[in-house]
Amino acid sequence: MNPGERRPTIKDVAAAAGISPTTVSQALNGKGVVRKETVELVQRVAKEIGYQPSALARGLRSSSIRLLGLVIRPLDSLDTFLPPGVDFFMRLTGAASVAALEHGYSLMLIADPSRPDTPLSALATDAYIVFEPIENDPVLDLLVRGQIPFITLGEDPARPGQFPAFNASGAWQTDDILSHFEELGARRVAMVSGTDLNAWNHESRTAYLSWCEARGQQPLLVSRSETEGEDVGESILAELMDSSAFEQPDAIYCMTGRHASGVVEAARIRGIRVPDELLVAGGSGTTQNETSSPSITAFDMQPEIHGQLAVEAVVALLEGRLTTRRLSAPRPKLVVRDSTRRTR
Amino acid sequence: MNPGERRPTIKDVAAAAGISPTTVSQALNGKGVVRKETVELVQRVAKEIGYQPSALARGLRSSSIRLLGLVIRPLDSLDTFLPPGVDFFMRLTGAASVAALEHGYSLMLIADPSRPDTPLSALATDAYIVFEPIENDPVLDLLVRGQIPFITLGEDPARPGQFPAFNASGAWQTDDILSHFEELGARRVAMVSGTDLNAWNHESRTAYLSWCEARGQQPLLVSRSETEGEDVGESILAELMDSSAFEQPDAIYCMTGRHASGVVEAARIRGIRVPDELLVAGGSGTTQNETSSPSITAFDMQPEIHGQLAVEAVVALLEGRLTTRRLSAPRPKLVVRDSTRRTR
DNA sequence: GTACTTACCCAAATCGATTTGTGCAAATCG
DNA sequence: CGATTTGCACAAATCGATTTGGGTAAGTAC
Repeated sequence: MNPGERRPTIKDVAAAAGISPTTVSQALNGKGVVRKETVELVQRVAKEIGYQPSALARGLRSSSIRLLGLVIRPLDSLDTFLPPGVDFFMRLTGAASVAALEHGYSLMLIADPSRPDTPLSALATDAYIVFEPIENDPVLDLLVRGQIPFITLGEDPARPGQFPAFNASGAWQTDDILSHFEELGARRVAMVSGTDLNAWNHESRTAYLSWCEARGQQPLLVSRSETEGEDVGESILAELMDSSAFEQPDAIYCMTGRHASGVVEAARIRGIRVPDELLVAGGSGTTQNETSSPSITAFDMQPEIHGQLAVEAVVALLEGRLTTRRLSAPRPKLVVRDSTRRTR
Repeated sequence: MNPGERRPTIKDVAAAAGISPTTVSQALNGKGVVRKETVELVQRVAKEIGYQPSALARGLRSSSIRLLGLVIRPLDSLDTFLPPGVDFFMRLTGAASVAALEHGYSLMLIADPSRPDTPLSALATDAYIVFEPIENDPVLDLLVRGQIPFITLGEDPARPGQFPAFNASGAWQTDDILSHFEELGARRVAMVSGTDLNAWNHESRTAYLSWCEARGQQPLLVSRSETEGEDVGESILAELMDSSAFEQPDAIYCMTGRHASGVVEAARIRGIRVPDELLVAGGSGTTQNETSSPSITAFDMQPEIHGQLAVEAVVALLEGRLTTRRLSAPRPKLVVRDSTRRTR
């Protein structure tokens, strides 16, 4: 059971059973033609000496250990993987892990694999899922070079149509929230976007600008880094409300849920009543938005569904079943809450 | 660049450079004695033909691809990896992933690796972290058999001291919450525990029972499965409040944060005032508990710290630096909120 | 009795890297 | 000038499995 602390190999089994490694392999995998008694003998001996096949050796031949990598680009630009109050990424990761398991893969979360100190395992994957790549993303370059298949959630804004990708939902969301604001009688809508150069931000801004243009309205677009949290609320209000250069907004769409929370809180402190004087909504909703008071209208981005779809797509890609590069993600649902619900 | 769609190997580089694979390997890794010009030649050629060493082949020799596995047992007993409103596991996973990356490993989340359909990669890990193993956990048996090193967070209740483990914090928490209730004048405290057979539940119940005994109080202990959410609140109250067989509690400690939320909501519906008539606190706090109204007293389990410590311990184990089997986790902090704050 | 199956088992090649030990030429030493 | 060292490169072994292509003996056919 314990010959020098070394893990028993197929050779050890063969020696113990008095037969060749070939037959052991075939017996254990039911491949060749092996006598029933031999199979039983091998199984018994294998169990006795505690044999476990090496996944690496096996993987070397089959060139697959059924491992998927997930890169969440916004997390790389943050300085932490754990932005407080943001559960989107975790839910995505969890859902993707489960979906992967259901397809016989496991999934690991990787920080930028193009970094030089990236662990060996990051390159032993069968395929990658890249969430919201940035413009000309070096991660995609690495994967192309290493001939590792991948799909993206949201396209590389500089390389549309080049790789299999799910559409971002920024345009949809922007359209929906602007209509919602309009229905409530908002006349002047501001947008607060993030600073990452990804498809979601890009799409949303474009949709907003063309909406403004269609209405002959002057755009009121400010940016705050995704790394910053609720505490930029006041700074956003200051920029939007305190200038005499333009008409003040009566509705604000913050793409980041935490920014929305910050704005609502800052408004409360300033004595601006939400929703009566100012409508506020978030793009990517957080748990906070649901339970804060007032609760904040935001989109349910359905990270679980995205995680699952992404895994299914990448598995299809691996199995040669993926026929299109344009994959479609479900349209996020606007969840109306107190911050855009007229009290009378 | 593209000889038949096959990934270039070290042999291809050698052939292209007109030298032997040995020298290529040594040149790229700076190992043997290789002329400077040869090194440069090799590097140039390797880049030209897009050579990326195979992590699997390398791993086969070094028997490590620097990959860690994380098994969260409570998730296996749930029927989903994504219990709504529970962010503890996700935060733990995220923190562990980051910590792993900092040590040059990557980390994957695995469902029970003792299942027969477990992906190959689950057995290609260098080591495992097992969170809250159950009694005589088969996962631990598998790891022992496969000679895969591991640590646990919370001991296997049936095998204390046998494997390197962080202590569970159930006893600490129970002590703290009971003292807190006592200070507030509670005279009759009930406990609602989960049903998983892990150290945390075990410890907490034991601590509660001995506290009751020390005070000559009859224990008031009920259980609800961790899989059930807020909706069991009423059923818990029914069991605790509607019996004439014992004195009704004036404080309830729900080990699961969602159960605490459910109890508070059910109390509101019944017209029982929290905290004035009934104190409620949660063991493992969720985001909901922070933002609900009334907000709910609960422990901050500090999953980030646990995730990080676990990774550091397992890395130490791999490097032979782990000298003890009794690892200590930080004591969770009780966060007092509305549900146990006397209004007068 | 020779030819042909059938049933079983195995030696060797293979996957793609690293490592060990050897060989050879030029440089240095005594 | 012969002996030894040094610098450089490489053939072969190795990691632990799977797969290919035999090979042998017993059984069957005619």
